[in-house]
Amino acid sequence: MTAAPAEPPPQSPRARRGRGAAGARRVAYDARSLLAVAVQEFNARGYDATSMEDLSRAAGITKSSFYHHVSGKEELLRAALERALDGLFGILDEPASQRGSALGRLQHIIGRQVEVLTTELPYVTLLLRVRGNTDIERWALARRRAFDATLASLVAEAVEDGEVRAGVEPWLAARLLSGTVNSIIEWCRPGRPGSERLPAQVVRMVSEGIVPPA
Amino acid sequence: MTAAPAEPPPQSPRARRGRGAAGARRVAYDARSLLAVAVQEFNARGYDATSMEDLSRAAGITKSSFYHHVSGKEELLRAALERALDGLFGILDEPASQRGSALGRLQHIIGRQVEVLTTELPYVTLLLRVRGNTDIERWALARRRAFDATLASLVAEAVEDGEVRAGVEPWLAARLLSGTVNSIIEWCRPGRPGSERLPAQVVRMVSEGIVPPA
DNA sequence: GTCTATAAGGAGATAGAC
DNA sequence: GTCTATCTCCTTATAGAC
Repeated sequence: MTAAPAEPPPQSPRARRGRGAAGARRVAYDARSLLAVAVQEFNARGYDATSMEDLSRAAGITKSSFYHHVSGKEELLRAALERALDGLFGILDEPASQRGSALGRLQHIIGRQVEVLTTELPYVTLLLRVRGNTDIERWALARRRAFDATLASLVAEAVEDGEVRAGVEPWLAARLLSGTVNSIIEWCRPGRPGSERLPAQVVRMVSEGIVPPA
Repeated sequence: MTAAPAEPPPQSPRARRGRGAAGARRVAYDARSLLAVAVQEFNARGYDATSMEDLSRAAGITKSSFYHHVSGKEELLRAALERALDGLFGILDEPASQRGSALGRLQHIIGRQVEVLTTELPYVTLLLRVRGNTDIERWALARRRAFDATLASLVAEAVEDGEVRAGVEPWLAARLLSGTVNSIIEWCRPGRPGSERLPAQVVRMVSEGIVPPA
């Protein structure tokens, strides 16, 4: 879309001769900062619709220069998906995800999932749009399914323990929970004031719904 | 993916000389049946990742023959998005969407939205994945936003009327509601037994949540 | 209506100068 | 590290025979 770099300087700013089309001054890129640029472009247009030319233009360098830093388009996708999945699975390793009642653990995970979605927004956004066209994408989809399966079994446990309203089908509830939480990426803007209250609000909404108790 | 036609005969079956790679017998295609084939392929791999060669192979004919029936890739997308949006906006014209309490109207629309998502699944799925890369896609996104805005104002009205639990922020609730309903496309399979109960289950889940009243 | 053949352009990726 | 130039393959789309 734009020719200006979309990312702040990754290292110490250093004057450069080259200029982007918008005249922006650029600094030394590394693989990590270019990944951030790439993921933003992938999310803006979709992975398949984004060319390496698009990425290099967004970084303010030529396609060849871009290839000097990264090995290819799919490697960028792999690194981004790995980062998103590491963030999500890290939640399951937390003590609060493993101790206490099933409902309590579920609520903790949901709240933390909202936080991770917020802090790792571009990477998780990319993950949630993967279609399974390549081995990398299928690997990411399989890991996502494993994460969702963990949540589903937790919901089932909460139902068995009678901590959940009667008539809730575990399978359906788990899918709607995941869907609700994941849908945040469609409108979430981390910088927005009050966003630190979002996890608690989401947990309360999925727990109590919107209708006042009779 | 497969060379066999993905759609039942659109008109009276008639023996043909040509065979697909799988040896399947084909019948007369028209623009509507080819649209169904195309949308299925678009959803399987993503619109941008699906080539006209992929589409024609899925229909069991060559690319040139495919072009004899449809004017181009983007025209297929336009027709599909139009069908999805017509289904959604049709809900708002129903009497039950315009009469009664704000909460009642909201619950009716949500239930009907689940139904439309189910009956028009492939078309709505495509709609919900549009990124805004072309004029057609931006038009579809704008119409989607208009639909969501209608729901949001209805939530706000329900909050003003005191029909909704205290502490619910209209803006957030509306987005989570839409996200929950739309997430159904990720796992919904219309033929599955018990799917006719889905609309009511979703309405109850977003209304009452999963935790039993204290 | 379907086919083979092909045009015209864009994609990912590389070579080699500076 | 960045550039220009280029390779090769794949894309959308069309021409014209049958």
